[in-house]
Parts: sequence; C-alpha cells; structure tokens
Amino acid sequence: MSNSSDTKAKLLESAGPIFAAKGYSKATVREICDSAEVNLAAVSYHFGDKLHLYIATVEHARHWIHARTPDRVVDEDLPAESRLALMIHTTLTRFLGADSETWHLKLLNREILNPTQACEKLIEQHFGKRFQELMDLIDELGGPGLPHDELERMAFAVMAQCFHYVIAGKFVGVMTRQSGTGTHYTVEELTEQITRFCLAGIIHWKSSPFPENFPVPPKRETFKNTVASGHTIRLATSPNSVSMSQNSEQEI
Amino acid sequence: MSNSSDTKAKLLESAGPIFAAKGYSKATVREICDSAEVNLAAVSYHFGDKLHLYIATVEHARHWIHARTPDRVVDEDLPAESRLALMIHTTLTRFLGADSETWHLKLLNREILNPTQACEKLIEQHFGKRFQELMDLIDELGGPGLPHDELERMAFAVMAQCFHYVIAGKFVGVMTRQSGTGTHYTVEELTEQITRFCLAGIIHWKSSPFPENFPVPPKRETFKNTVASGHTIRLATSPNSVSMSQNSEQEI
DNA sequence: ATTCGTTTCATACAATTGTTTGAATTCTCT
DNA sequence: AGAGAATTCAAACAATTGTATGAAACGAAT
Repeated sequence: MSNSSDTKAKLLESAGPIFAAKGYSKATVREICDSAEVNLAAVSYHFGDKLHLYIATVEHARHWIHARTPDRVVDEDLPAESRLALMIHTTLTRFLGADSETWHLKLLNREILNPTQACEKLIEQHFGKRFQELMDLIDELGGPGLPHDELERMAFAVMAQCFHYVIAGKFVGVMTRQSGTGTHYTVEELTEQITRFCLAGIIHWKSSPFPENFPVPPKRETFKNTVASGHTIRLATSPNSVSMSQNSEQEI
Repeated sequence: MSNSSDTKAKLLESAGPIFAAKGYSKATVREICDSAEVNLAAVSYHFGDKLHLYIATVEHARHWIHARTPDRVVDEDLPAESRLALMIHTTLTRFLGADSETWHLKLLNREILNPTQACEKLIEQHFGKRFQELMDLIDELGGPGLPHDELERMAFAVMAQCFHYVIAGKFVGVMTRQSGTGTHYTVEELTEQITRFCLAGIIHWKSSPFPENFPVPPKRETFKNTVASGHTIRLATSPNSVSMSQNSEQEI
C-alpha cells in the first residue's frame, strides 16, 4: 500500500508541469508516465483515464494554492487606494511574478483563462470572492450611487489590465520589441501603472463625458470578396450584440 | 487550369472556418477536404503540407481583411476624445461585433492573441500602425512630457480592455452569470465604458498618486507543500521580474 | 510458507493523424 | 483527334495516440 500511493503521487507531480506547459490535449500519457518513471498503464489503473488524471491534477493544484495563500483578508483599516494597490499587486504577482513559476499556478492560470468544461466552477472558487471585493472597493472609491453594471465593467477594466500581460504576452512582446522598453514591465512598475490609471479612471468616472455623437463608421451592407472562386459574401451588419466567449475551441 | 485553382480556392475557403473554429492542431486535413469536397491528397498537391495550407489561409484572410477595411485614417480634425472613442469602437467591433462572425477575422484574432511562430509579423502588420496612433493620441490627451514607457503602458491599458472580453470571455461569463448583467455588454455600451474610463485615466494620470508605502505582503521564504510524497518545494521569491509571454504552448 | 488481493509491467489493440503513391482522369495545346 | 502535362482519385503507409490485457511481481495476513 505504501508503494501504491507513491506512484499516484508521482503521477500527479509529473502530470502537473506537463499539463501546465502544454495543455491537456498536447500532453501525452506516455510523456507523463516517462517523466514519472512509471509504467504506461498506471494512468488507467490509478485514475481511469487521461481526463480524470487531468481533473485530479487541477484539483491537486487548487488545494496546493489554497493551502499556501489562504485568501488573505485585506486590512479594512487601510485607505481604499492602498487596498486597490494591494489587490492589483497580488493579482499581478500571481500571474507574472516569481509565484507564477510553480506549475500549480501555471496550471490554474491556464484553466482560468482558457477553461475546460471540466472545471468551470474553478473560476468562481478562485476569483469569485476577490472579484466581489474589487467591486466593493470601486464602489467605495467611485462615490455613491454607481449602478451595478458600471461597477462590474470597471472591475473588469482592472482585471483586464492585470490579465493582459499574461494573455497577450506575445502581443506585448512584439509591440515593445522595437522600442526596447522590455525592462519597464516588472511587477512593481505595472502595479503602480495600473493602480494610478485605474484610480484616476474610477475617481473621475462620473465626470468623464462620452464624446457626443462621434462619427460611427458607416455600416457596410454587402461586400464582394476577391477570392479566386469569386463568391459573394454577405455580411451581417445589424445589431452589434456581443456573443460572449465564442472561442469554440474547447481545449478538452 | 481552370479546375486547378478551383480546388485550391475551395480548400482555402473551407480551411478558413475550420482553422478559425478549432485552431491549427485540432483541425484535420480530412475534415477540411471533406468540407471542400476535394480529395484528401489535394492538400499535399496544392500546398505541400498542412502547415503551408495554414499559412496560406492566414495570408488569404489577411488580404481579405486589408482589402475590406483599408486601414481607415481617422479624421485629424476631430477632437482627440472622439478619435479615441472611434478607435476603441473599431477595435471592439472587429473583435466582438458582427464583423467578428466572418472566419477571416476569427482566424486573424486567433493568430494575434495566440500567435504561432509561423506568423508573428502578422501582429505587427495588423496592429503596429494602430498602436502607434493610439500612443500619439494618448500623448495628445495626457498633456506634454509623458515618458515613452508610460505612454506605452497606457496604450496597453486601452488595448487590454478591448481584448478582455474576447480573451477572457469565459471569465466574464462566469462572473456575470449570477448578477444577470449579461445584456450590458454590447459593443456600444463597452465603447462608452472603456472610452470614458480611459479618458479619465489618461487625463488625470499625472495627478493620480500612487498610494505611498502600501503594505507589500511579506515574502515567503520556503513552504512545505502537502502532497502525498511529502516533498519540500522551495519557492524562488526574490526579484519580481516579469518573464513575458511564458505561454509555452506554441499551438503550431 | 502459502494464499490472495493489489500493483506493476511489457505488449497489443484500435483509432486517428499527416503524408505518399501510382494509376486513372481531365485539361491544354497543336 | 491525340500527345503530353496537369490534376484527381482511392488506397495504403507510417507514426502517434489513448486504452486494454493478461501475466508477473509484490505485500500482507493466515
């Protein structure tokens, strides 16, 4: 029995970094078993199949993270500005800082930003409380009477800027390559930048006017594309409703 | 010769939506050929292999887009605020609006947000000019004398918020599920929100102070994790330097 | 020491993938 | 119409993948 859970743990520890680095579908069972120095059939035997190994790995990572950073409660006595800075700092550190080097966080980040249907609730467990705190904070900073949807979208504005340097890392890399400002993106600098920017945005939100009747570009009705086959493609153009999360590539 | 380019075009037109929907590795040449009603060997014959079909498809999409929206020049007479709103509106429409339904844009978006080494320069071709315009605009709005790196990061702040609702769509979905604010995320509402928020952020940037000596959380030195095997994992904790774009999952 | 349930192992299997092959067909040009 | 090149086709190939199998090794209780 001692040997038994040993291979199970070895599998979890080996599957973690591999899933974190390559994602579910590109990680192969063979690779994981090789890395764990364990027989190929061990996955079937201990977890049933690859998917359940993956789920167990994510769960394992979540427990590890939660045991490590037990959802620190922000000191209520601090001024709201400092609390916002703290929250941004924490999020950035998790995503970009030294912490993000451990595969547990890499795997969770991957799951959160590109969730598989297997673990959607993970987002809520991991971010729900923090997001609510953020909204409360913005409510406090932005003055009374802000409608709920505006609060929510401002909270997304904060999160978006924290996520951005992870998600669109390549984009940032290409854009800064020629300007050679790559050194200006430490966690500390980004914390200051995002905090100051968002503070200004939140505090002056109410007095910030939307430019009236700015010229919306004329809507096209149809358009002949120029592919060799010469088809005519009709563009739907009417109501600009957003269909959220249309990334049909479910990774799992 | 007439039939020849016909199948080539059919392949491009069929590969486009499939690559756009499923990504490179999950799209199979059989699926593409079936959809194009073309023999399996056609890919090899006309494009050499799957990768070059993909590259050709991306190129095809880029040409299509460029021919369709020839990098509209923003009217210089407009006030800077309106130009910012216009730029945000355009970006959002491309990513979320009716336009994004065409596979050409879906494919480009996928490439831009999760670039393969095959087409990195695509980002520059597609966003370089726009990004520079954005920085000029911020420079104009934020008053003179803003250092280059602050300008750059503010430009990223704008882009981040536009990207966010595409990239982290699932995240947004989960967060808004219980509050039932799903209807508050049309392109128009988001344009107004992001524009006003960023305008406030940019204009009041200089006067927005960073909360002094906010309490940085104490750094951990070591930590015993609790996995079955009982390993002790040492966390690197020192300088919080950001290693950009560490998404090691190169999709291609 | 024997037995019995648990775990490991080498190997095989079935499905899917991108790619190749060589014959058959179609097209073009004289 | 016919020669020659270009294209299409059905079939096969080789590699990789997740999973299953049945025998061997092992551990603990009798």
